[in-house]
Amino acid sequence: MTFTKRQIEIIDASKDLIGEKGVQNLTIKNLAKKMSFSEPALYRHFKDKTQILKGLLLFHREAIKNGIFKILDSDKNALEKIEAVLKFKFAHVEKNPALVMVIFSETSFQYCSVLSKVVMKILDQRKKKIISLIESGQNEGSIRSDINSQQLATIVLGGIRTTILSWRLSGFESDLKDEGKKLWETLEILFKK
Amino acid sequence: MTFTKRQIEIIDASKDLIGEKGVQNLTIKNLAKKMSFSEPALYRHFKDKTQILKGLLLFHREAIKNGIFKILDSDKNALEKIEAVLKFKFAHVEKNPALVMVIFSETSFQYCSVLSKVVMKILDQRKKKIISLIESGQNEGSIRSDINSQQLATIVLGGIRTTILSWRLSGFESDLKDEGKKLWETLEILFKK
DNA sequence: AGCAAGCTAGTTAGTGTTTACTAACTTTTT
DNA sequence: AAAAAGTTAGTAAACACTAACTAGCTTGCT
Repeated sequence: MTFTKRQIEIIDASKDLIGEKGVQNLTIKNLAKKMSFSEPALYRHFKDKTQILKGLLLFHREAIKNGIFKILDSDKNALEKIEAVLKFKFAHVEKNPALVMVIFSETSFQYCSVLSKVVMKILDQRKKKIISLIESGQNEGSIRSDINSQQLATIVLGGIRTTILSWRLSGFESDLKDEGKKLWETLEILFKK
Repeated sequence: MTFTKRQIEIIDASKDLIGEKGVQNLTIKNLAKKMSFSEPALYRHFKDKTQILKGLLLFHREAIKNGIFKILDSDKNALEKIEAVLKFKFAHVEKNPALVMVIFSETSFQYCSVLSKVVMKILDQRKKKIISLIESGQNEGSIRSDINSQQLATIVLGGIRTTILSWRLSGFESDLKDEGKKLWETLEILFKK
């Protein structure tokens, strides 16, 4: 999927609107106002509102994918890779608070089949990546093997999610990177052999 | 806060509507249809829609509180209590899928100050309870003390949340109680001294 | 006991706002 | 000249909510 310059501008404006006041703040009217042109103009670039949200999800998945790919491709060991992934993740989220809103909205999207499919795919891929990382850690001996990789992945993902949620509910006031670091220190102790 | 019979009926119908198709399925129109009376009749029992949602949250918090209170009041040790809390939680959620939708909707509620306050309070109390449980476990020696209670609580809450989310995204098809049990087994290994 | 007053819980009919989206036309770019 | 990207004006549907009215029950007064 590839986007025009205008489409990316629209996706960006959508991200800002959601970041400001949540998903329900993303209306065609607000979006047009933010882009400083009329509402119908939006429909020259996206078929409908759902496609805009889909675009937002896909566009950022691409960005995150690239960041993570570099980490996975490096010559660190599995534990170090997990640490780097966490670090990257928290930094990215801190820079793009709106993304959290969107990802945390699985619930809102569940009954829009187009969007729920996209969100589910993102969550699923993320989980698979973590699981395979953990497994290679178990193979190379840096991660304990007495707990299966699926369960350890649940712990990692849960830790990330809860940490981000706390940050959001605190009104983005706590230092997310710092909380992320603490989380990693905990996971490191728990996961090491 | 106390509710009349009719109010409880309305809260129950709201729960069902949300359970069927998410929070955005809770409209005055749908609610009136489900109750088989007219829309304005609802306003005889609740000032506005927000109060209905608030009622839903408070009503069930009370139910959960009572269940957990019994567990905390028993003479089990801390680890056993945590296990019991997890078991209770997963069973309750399995019986009331709609509740998950509501609790998972922090995002949707964030910009409605009445509801966001209620949700935050619920999440906060839950976290505090887990923390104090973990601390007493650390004091009595059944839980490792090399990681602080706050971090361990993050792991517990994250694990619960991720497990429930997976269950929801699977379309409620996986066996939640079973997944909950697996989670507990993992936590037990990780937490024991 | 009889009865008017008032309350509770419902009704019908309707309002004003917001929503996503469209038809038809114009301007700008290529 | 034609396509791309914008405009104005408007629609239909959904939304939460209100005004005004009423059936039926309870209460207090004589």
